[in-house]
Amino acid sequence: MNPPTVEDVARAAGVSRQTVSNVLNAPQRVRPETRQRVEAAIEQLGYRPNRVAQSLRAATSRMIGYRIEPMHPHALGSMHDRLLHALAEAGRAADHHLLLFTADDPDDEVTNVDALHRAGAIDGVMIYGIQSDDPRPPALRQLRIPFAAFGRTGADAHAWVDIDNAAGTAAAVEHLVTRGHRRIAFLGYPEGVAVGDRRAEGWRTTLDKHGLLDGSRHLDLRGEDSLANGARLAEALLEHPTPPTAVVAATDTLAAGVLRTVRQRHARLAVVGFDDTPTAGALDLSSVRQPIEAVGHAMIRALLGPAVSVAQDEPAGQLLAPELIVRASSALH
Amino acid sequence: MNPPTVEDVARAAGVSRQTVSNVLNAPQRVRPETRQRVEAAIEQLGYRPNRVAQSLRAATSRMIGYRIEPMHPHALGSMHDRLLHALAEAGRAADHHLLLFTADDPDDEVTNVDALHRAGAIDGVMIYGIQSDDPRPPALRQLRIPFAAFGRTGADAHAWVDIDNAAGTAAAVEHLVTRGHRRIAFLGYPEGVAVGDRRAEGWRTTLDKHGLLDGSRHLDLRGEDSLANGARLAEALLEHPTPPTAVVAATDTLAAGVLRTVRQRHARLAVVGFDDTPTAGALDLSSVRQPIEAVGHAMIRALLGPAVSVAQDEPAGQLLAPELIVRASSALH
DNA sequence: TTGTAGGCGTTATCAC
DNA sequence: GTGATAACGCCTACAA
Repeated sequence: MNPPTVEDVARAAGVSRQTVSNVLNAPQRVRPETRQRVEAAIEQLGYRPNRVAQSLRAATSRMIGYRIEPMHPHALGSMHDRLLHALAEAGRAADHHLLLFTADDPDDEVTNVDALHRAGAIDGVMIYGIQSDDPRPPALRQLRIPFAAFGRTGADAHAWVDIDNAAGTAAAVEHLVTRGHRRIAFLGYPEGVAVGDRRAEGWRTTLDKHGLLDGSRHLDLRGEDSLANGARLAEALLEHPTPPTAVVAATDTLAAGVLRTVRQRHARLAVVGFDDTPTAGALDLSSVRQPIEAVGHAMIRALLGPAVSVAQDEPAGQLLAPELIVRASSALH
Repeated sequence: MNPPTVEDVARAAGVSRQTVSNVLNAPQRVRPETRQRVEAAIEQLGYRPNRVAQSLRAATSRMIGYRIEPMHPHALGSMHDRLLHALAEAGRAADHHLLLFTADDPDDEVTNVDALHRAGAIDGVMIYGIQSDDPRPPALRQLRIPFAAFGRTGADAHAWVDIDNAAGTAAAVEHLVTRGHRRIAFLGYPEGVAVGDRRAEGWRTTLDKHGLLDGSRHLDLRGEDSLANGARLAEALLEHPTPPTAVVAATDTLAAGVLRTVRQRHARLAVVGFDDTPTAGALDLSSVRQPIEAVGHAMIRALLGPAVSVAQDEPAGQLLAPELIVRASSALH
């Protein structure tokens, strides 16, 4: 009735526990015929090594913590779905699983991770949504808890994986320039948000490269990441004496707001969003897509690969290229 | 350097391991002054019971499996985000965590759950997206693996939680009838999908109740759950000799397709979707919202509450009421 | 090549 | 009230 143990297998195969263990962990040390007998017994009994016992013995849980956040009310879709699946899939190959936990804020997150880690429930943790002065990297570092981050601050004293945000908006601008646009606006987060700043930077440098920055410098608007705000900012843009003919938005949420205004006013304004959320497809919105599956694999590698990386002081960073998905919102103008 | 154990605490407090254990698990059996001494030592050393050891000892992992599926390409947003957070939050209160795993299909899911369960990594599993002849409930039942399902088949020989899908579309129809609509169409999944059938049923019975069914019976269209299909079906509806003035869609995806057609043709057609995905907000689409947080709590209760429920043959089901969110897509006509 | 012994950290049982 | 003993299932020396 209870799941079989090594003991049971050993008895069934007429050998000792250790031989069974050897068959599993050091097959070459066991005579072929004995091995086959043991393997037959394993098969027949449906034996599976008990992970908990393995963990206790090895002082390793093969579990990775991941904080699941409540969905942001304004968001059009988070990365959770895709990132979680990518991480789970990548972890599977390394025989690791994700353990989900919740937290009230970044400090609470560290507290919970620490508790989980000290309890032996997780070997390390994945963090994301890194802010400029994020308390988590230094705290985890000091607690000597292995972690990998999706995103970076700039002072990257830890393992991180990020997408090249600047390259994303740069691709958007290139695309719009190719289609003949000369005045291209940018809608983004308030300054100081690392991700937002990088996306703004890609827009700025690319315009500059084409000698279009002077004509667009006044078209750089920032604000809260909500649909309503995107709509409002779009109105402001359209009422400008020299309105833009295209907009690069830092998020699909802002871009969706722009589209709403465009449709209400029957205005002509090309729009490119960022994140390629499901909504982008529904709105026929061009958007910059993040290679989340690759991010997941890179994060697992970053966390599990160098087993001693915690002690080392060499940070391992990896930058992945996003991809522009062109749809009607930027192709019909 | 290593995390402290009971042994360390005992030494620090000048008692034996068992006394420490007693302080934690049976405080009343320990003299107050001894207890305080032990508690002080625990505090000072920052001791946390090792979960892995507890699991081994108790033959219980306090882990619940959850299959994370890749996002459906057509979907506008899955329930993963909200459901996962709800489950994690509810599980937290019961000192349980979620363990994520992947699988290729339902059969593979059962295989993986079985492996995880036999390995002692999970105590039970949450399943969702139940189909009419879903292989998972009977298989899990036979394997004696505790589980709770989000959704039901009709033959509910297991613990389930579901939202009242029929009540959702019924509310949508009531709303539209109140606003004066007489010909109300339904767009849904192909027949045979349990969820789709219930949503269709709510539409039908409510129309019937208002004596409107005869005028709308021909307005019942089914097909693949994609935006493109929603748009196509909407065109078919609009070209009908007696076109509907309103549509109830079984999903936001289909509803988004309808909206696309409506906007392209500048048609007048009220639309209500289902699921209240983030996209619904972006499109100003009225939609039926599922109380996912409540679902999460109910599922945890269903799984953890009756510790012996596996053996019992009395199924425990719970039906939760959805809520209609009214937006411009149905309010302006 | 195979078997024996001990311990990972916890807790329940049973003496004292 | 407190402490010794044993056991959960596994693995890694070590011995035979």
